[in-house]
Amino acid sequence: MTSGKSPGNRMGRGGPDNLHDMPRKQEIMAAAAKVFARKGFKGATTSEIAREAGVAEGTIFRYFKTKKDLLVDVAGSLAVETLKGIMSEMSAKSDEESLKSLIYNRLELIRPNLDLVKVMFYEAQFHPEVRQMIFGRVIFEAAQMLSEYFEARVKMGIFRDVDPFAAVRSLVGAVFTYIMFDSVLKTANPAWEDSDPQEARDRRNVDLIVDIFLNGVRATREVPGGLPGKPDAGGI
Amino acid sequence: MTSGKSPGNRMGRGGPDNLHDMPRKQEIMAAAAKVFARKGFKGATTSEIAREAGVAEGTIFRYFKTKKDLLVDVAGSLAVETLKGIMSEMSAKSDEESLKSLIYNRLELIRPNLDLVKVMFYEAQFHPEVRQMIFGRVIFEAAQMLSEYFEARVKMGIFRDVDPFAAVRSLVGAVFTYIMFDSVLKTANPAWEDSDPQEARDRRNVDLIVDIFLNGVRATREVPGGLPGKPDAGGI
Amino acid sequence: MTSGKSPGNRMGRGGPDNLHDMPRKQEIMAAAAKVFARKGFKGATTSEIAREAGVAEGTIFRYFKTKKDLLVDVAGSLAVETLKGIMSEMSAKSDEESLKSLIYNRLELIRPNLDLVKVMFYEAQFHPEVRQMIFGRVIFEAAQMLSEYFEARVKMGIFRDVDPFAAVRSLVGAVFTYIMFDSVLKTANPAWEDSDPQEARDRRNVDLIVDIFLNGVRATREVPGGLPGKPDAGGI
Amino acid sequence: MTSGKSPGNRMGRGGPDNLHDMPRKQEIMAAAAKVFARKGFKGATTSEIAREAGVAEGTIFRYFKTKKDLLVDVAGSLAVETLKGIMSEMSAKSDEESLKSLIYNRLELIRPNLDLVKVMFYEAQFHPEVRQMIFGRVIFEAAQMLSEYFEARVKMGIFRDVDPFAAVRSLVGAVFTYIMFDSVLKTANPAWEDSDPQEARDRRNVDLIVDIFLNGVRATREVPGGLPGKPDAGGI
DNA sequence: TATGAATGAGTCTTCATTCAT
DNA sequence: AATGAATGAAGACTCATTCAT
Repeated sequence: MTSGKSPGNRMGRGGPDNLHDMPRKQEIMAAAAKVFARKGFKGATTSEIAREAGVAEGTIFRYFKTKKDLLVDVAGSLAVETLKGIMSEMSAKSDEESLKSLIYNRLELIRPNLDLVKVMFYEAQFHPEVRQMIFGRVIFEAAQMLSEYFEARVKMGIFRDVDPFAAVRSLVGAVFTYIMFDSVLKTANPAWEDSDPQEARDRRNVDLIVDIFLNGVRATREVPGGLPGKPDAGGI
Repeated sequence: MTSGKSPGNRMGRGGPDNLHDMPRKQEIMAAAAKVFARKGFKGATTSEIAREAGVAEGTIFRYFKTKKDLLVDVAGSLAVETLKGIMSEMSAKSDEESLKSLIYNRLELIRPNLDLVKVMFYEAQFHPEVRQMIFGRVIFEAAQMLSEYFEARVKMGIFRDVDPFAAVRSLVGAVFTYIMFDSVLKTANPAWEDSDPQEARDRRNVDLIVDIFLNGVRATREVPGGLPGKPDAGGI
Repeated sequence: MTSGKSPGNRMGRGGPDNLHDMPRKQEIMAAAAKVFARKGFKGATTSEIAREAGVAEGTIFRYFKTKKDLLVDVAGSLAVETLKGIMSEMSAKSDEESLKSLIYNRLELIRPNLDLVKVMFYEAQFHPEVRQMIFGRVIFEAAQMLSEYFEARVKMGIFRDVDPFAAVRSLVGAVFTYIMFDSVLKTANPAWEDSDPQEARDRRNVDLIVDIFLNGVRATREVPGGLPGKPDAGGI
Repeated sequence: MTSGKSPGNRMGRGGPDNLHDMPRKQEIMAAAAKVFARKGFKGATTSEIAREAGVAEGTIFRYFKTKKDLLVDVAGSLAVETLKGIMSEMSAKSDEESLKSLIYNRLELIRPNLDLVKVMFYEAQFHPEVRQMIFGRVIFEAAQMLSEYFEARVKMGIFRDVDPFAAVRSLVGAVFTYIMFDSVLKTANPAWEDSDPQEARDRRNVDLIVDIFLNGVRATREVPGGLPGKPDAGGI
């Protein structure tokens, strides 16, 4: 999300595109996202954000009344980004495939923004508006979408009749935990990462999460032999 | 940990009893813990900490060279507190009982300090000393202890022969996630809490986590019928 | 150097004329020079400097990263000022005239900044950068210039063949001493100044210093009758 | 002056002598002198002085109402010390010998305290009381004493009839300058000191100063051949 | 519209001084 | 008398925000 400059392909008339095709406001938000991720909200200075965005400090305040407004907007954009395409992935594949690919995608989306996500979770403690953006929108909305999917399966007799919202929440929680915890372990103990490559670790853990989730909720139990030998943090 | 002013155990008769029976340094750390939890590290001002501790601002600096030193010390104390008595609970009870009671205790310990814990996790991003305190000490040390417990069971043929550290990490992660996520849900949606009482929710989720963990690692599988009806966030 | 607000050369007619024609940085340095002279480095507060400069306290730090940087810059500017035009005065006049006019000029230059000079000499004890500015640049560079002048005279057979640098240092030292001591006497005993006017005292003492110096170094000795009747402090 | 602790000549019981035979007040002043010399007045903290004196911080204020009072007292003590024995040295020797040995002694006295002396000269700018101590007492009193000596020689027809006070002041100034300047050169350019040893440099310069002074004031002029080959800073 | 110099309230930190023990 | 913990005023420095150009 909010990737740097973006060369873009806009053109005026015939023009080869003005320096940045991202409107000023987007540019500032992108810069802010970067700096927030690096330094946290309080640690980020408007001067550094301006420098990163390549605008004057004062310009920021033409687009955002206060630094906090900027935070809230960035949070909102992160939320939207994270939600984007969430349903389009619940395709016609098997449950197993659907869930796994959905989760893989979220992982890919969140990991490059993980620092920013952490900052937002943290700031959510202090700023209700951020809380609303992050949890009210992303988490609950995602859970909502999945709930509907879940509910449909229940009606079809495929899933057991447990509270769909709670069930789904546990899936979301497990994934969320895995990614957070994995990052924390990496930071605390860099050796952690070498032991096995990110991608393999992801696949193993996601598979496990989905395996358990589906086993846990399916009306008819599959052969339970499939517990992989070595689950990772956040797993089970 | 670091509870308010000092409930004090002033003795009734004869005691000289100095105003606070908690030494000054403890008082300041307790106050700092409170304010850090409320406002975050940067958001906390030494002046507010001083007010909370009931001392002059300058007094803080008689005990802590810098505000950051105060943060690190609070982190250390939180770490110690969290670790305290961790093994004494791995008693002679059944695995199920041992793990459950251990987790219940951690829950009780962490929940009142949850905001502080979140702050510390966040600050760990920026301050290596805090990282060391929180992850180096608490997480890894706890995992270490549990690993040894786990390994013993493996040798006895009770648990499957999977990497003990990784297995244990998944348990710790699941608990950690549950508590974090539960708190987030409460904050974002107060109604969440009313639906069912904290204690019941805890028991249900912890039971589920332990159930899954043990089922997942036991060499001989128990009857797998036990999926409780309504798991919560972080669970499965 | 760095005199007050800005004598200004605002042109009468038509000029847009910005309030101060001295750029902000100069203004702050001028103000700092004044306050340093009045209170010493540690005694000077950034708030007083700001008030003196007619700017907000924060403004100082847009131009100087720290108060000490401000000190060093002021020292540098004092050094440059003091050096300025030092050689242009070694004209084609007689040795006697050349040296005297050079010294008169230095006297005029230094006297209004004497308090500042004293502060800089003092701070040189504690700050190597200031030491470098004051001694490395002013003293040694001036001595260097004079040394060359001296050396030339030696080669011409006019001066005795003594170490030029040492000889010159003694001249510089004598002048320096005279001015320092004279100021000290004035401060300690205001009556001192009334006894005879500054200018006359200067001339008398400088003449004496030069007289002795030249007599001391000339290969062929002049008639030694010229000892004025009443030498002053620092003189001989 | 005011040398450190003073091991004293203690003996078991019955001795008059408490741990240190320097009374507390003296000890504090000695410690303060050291720290002032090292750090300057503002740079010196009462806490460091207390540590140096081996007393509690509060103790200082039993003896000196304020830190500034301590400064003034130290200045006074320095003044007294510097003056001590000043006349006893004007013995029956020749003028040349008398003056030289007097100056040698002052040099020996001042040099170890040079940093303190510099601090006092500096602080004299800001504190009239210190000014009074240093200039009112030391300089003028010394000049007074010498003046009387000088005046006697004038009456005896040995010295020319010039203002004795002014003449003497020039001598004092020359010595003072030499020592200050020499120290400054040493600090700014350590190589300076290696070129020739302190003692030799002192002798050469003092001899020159005295030579010039006496030549300058004697009624009958000596053979003027005596200009040493290589005068130093402060000389001539 | 964009700028960036200027602002000044707010921060952490120091340290002379006080005072209960 | 001596202590040293506590104080709080004051200082250097930061930074979000404003506003004249």
